[in-house]
Amino acid sequence: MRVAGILLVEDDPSVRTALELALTRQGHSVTSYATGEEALDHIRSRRPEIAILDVMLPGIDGVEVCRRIRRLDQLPVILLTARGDDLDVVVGLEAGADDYVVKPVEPRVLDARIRAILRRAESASSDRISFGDLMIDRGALKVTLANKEIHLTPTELRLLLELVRHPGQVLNRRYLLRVVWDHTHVADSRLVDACVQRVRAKIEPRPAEPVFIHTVRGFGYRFSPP
Amino acid sequence: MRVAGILLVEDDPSVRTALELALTRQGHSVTSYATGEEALDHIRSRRPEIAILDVMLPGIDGVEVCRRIRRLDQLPVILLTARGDDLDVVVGLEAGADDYVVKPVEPRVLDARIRAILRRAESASSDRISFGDLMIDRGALKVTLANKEIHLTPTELRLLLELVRHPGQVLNRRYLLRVVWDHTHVADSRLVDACVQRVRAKIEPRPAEPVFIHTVRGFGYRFSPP
DNA sequence: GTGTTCTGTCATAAAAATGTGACATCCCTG
DNA sequence: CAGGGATGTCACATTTTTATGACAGAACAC
Repeated sequence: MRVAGILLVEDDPSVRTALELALTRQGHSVTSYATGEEALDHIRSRRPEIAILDVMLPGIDGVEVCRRIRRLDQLPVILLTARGDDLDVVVGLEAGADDYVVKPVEPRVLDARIRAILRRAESASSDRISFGDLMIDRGALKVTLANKEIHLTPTELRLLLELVRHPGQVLNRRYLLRVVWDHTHVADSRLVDACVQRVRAKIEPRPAEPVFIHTVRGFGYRFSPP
Repeated sequence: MRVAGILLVEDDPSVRTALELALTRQGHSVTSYATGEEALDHIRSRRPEIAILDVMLPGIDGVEVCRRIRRLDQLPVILLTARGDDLDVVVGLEAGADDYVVKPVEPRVLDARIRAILRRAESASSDRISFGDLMIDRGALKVTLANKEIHLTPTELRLLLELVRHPGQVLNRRYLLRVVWDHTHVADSRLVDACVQRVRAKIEPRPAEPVFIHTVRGFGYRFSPP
């Protein structure tokens, strides 16, 4: 279970490897770099969800990397500091860091911080709702599956949103036709079915055995997360 | 974790209690009143960060409360309306409301709106904002791309600012027409499209494959930085 | 007033979404 | 297991939506 795409910047190879291993074990997907320059170079293409930066780095230091990330993006940042480093917390906060962690850090603690920040970042953004791998952002009108954006057409999206608005409820075809389409449509057609199939083809890992949109024979369809 | 001090005005006790509970759960601190008079009496001493007003209130209605709040303060206001008409929306916007929510409302949606508005209020206090190469100076009303100044006409600038005020959110044409232009009645027009094209021509490196202003077919446009 | 910039509208082109129906397949019932 | 109704699948013509560029009137500055 992938939890988050993490960008890790740490120059000490042993610490880097250890953190990478620990975070991977927790289910995250980690990309790591030894220097801030490399990280900044790749940040756009990797699109991580959170960055963990050591403060003491050769070249550009962690605080500066944080500042530059913030200039690009709303990406959450955790700064790592060695115990005893005379870190100016204020400077870090001004640079836009979301949290501080003092090394050596227990993996489970770091993981908890990561999850807390992601949760905060998620709920702070628009109204999103997730069901396992499937995330639906009602403000951005975006649907992602395992962090990959899925393109849904307007009708498909309206249908999915309608189903999702009533999780666990069976919605019949007549209702869906009325709400998702206009009442101008004939009651009997394969229209709803066809649209459900199209949505399934896009969001179901195995459309033949759907885990999100279930057929309820004789009645309609039900959205219920796995 | 306290997120925001909320002033809630809602006359229906059951709705009031429910919202109060939900918002408290989301981490907000809520003070609620049944009438606009009470709320206005206490607004100075309580110093809330945002007000949520039901439109239908005995005595002074929500829109009027909003208007009076605005006379005192920059306090952000969300109006709650029963599922209903557009007429209210126009009047409410004129009264200075920041957002509308139609009852019944899902707590997570309301929470997201609250956070969005607070964030907006916060980011509005800073004059400059950058998205990658694109920098927008709201104080000087200047836009630069890779440090080169871009000339935008007044309408183009208002459109861009409106999109930028809601980063990541899809804004539909009707809304944009209402806010950027004054068209409250014109339902169908390609005006927004044309203006979007003009802005794209100026700020997008390759207007045919925009990285800032994205078309969301069937819904509207979304500003999301690269 | 004159020239310039800005705006809204339109025609047309291009792209995308949608509805339809024929047929396949599934699943319940007897 | 056979029959029949319900649902799944698919191709494709049609419709809808958006992009684009030209243009004319409006607004504006000088």
